[in-house]
Amino acid sequence: MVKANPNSTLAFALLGLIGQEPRSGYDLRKFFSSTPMISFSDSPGAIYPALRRLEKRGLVREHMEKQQNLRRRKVFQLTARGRAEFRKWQTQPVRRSDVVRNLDRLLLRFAFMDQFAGKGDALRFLKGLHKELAAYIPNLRDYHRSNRESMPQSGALALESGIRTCEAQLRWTRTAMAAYGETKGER
Amino acid sequence: MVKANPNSTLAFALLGLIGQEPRSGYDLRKFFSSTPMISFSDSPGAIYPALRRLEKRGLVREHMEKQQNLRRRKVFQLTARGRAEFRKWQTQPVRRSDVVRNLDRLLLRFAFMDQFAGKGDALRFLKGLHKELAAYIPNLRDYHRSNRESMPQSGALALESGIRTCEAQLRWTRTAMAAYGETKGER
DNA sequence: TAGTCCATGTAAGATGTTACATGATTCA
DNA sequence: TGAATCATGTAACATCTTACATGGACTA
Repeated sequence: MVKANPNSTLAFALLGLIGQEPRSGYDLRKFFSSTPMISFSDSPGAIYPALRRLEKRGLVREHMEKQQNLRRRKVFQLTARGRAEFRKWQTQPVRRSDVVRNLDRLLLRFAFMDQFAGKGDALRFLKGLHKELAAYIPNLRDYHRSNRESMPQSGALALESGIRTCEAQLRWTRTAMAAYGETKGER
Repeated sequence: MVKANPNSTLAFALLGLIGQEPRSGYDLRKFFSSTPMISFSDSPGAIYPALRRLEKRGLVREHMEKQQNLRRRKVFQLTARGRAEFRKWQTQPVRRSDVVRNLDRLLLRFAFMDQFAGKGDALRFLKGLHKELAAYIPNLRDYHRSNRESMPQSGALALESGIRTCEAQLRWTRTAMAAYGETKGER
């Protein structure tokens, strides 16, 4: 039984962007370095090997683009399988552990929702995220209340920063649900 | 010329906690799994090797604690060098790239501020963070304004989530500065 | 005596970082 | 001709993940 490796966060970011339009490794590097997706590394040592792996797994297909003058580019596009795998990852239930440890990854899932899934999936996602955040925040508050006295001030403040971030996320999910409510139509 | 490897985020989290009181690998794992520092991995495969590396670098010292009954524990404590290295990392200037790519790491730096540095350092840190956040947010807003039309709705919403998170952080820095203002005394 | 918690570890493997390398084309 | 930008890559290295392994002590 061969167990397939799950794709990394970077791998999904690449798949999502390639799903918007065919892109080369260089395009992807530039995108990461010049947009709010700058939180991803634009290092060639991360991106080119990652693209190679995606190709080996059959999630993207590459073809040479020979332009006049400019140097040849390797342009990648999604395969049907790549699209399906992204969608599957994207539409899985929101787990508590993701909220606690990988909020960024969850937001990445959402960012490409319109592209691969539908309005129903987006709303399901937001509902799930809302539920998990709403359940987690009281835990953080309780911890804060019980331990504030025994924690250094900077520690308590850092915790408060985390709580506020979660609360901001929670408020955002409501805005986002409202925004989807105004849009009509599945897809 | 030997170039020392910088410590990982996990390594600094371990140093910070060991700096509060001597702790074993098991203590640290439990701390990660049962407090808001749950965003760190409590995997033994990450923690025990990391502790070993810290010891090799002379940042912690281990000694066996033989209790009656219970199994022997290896308890780690900070060395002077470990303390100095943490402090140096903690008090370095807040860089834009940290704000953009490693906000969590910055908060970790702050969380242990009282322990290793002083009130002056904490305030300097908060000022630096405030400055960088205040400079970065307009960039995000501009990008949002210019590209909203051409982005899928979910993409634009995800970006808005990021902007709001930054804004929440910015507000927090002001609260934190005020809190330190009320405390008196360096250290 | 079986399960749970205490406690520490290793092995294999994937991924990412940093630094280095190379070559084409455009433009001053 | 030299610098900048386009464009793709590799090599060495460190770190982390997942899974496995082990064994003592307590308790139902």
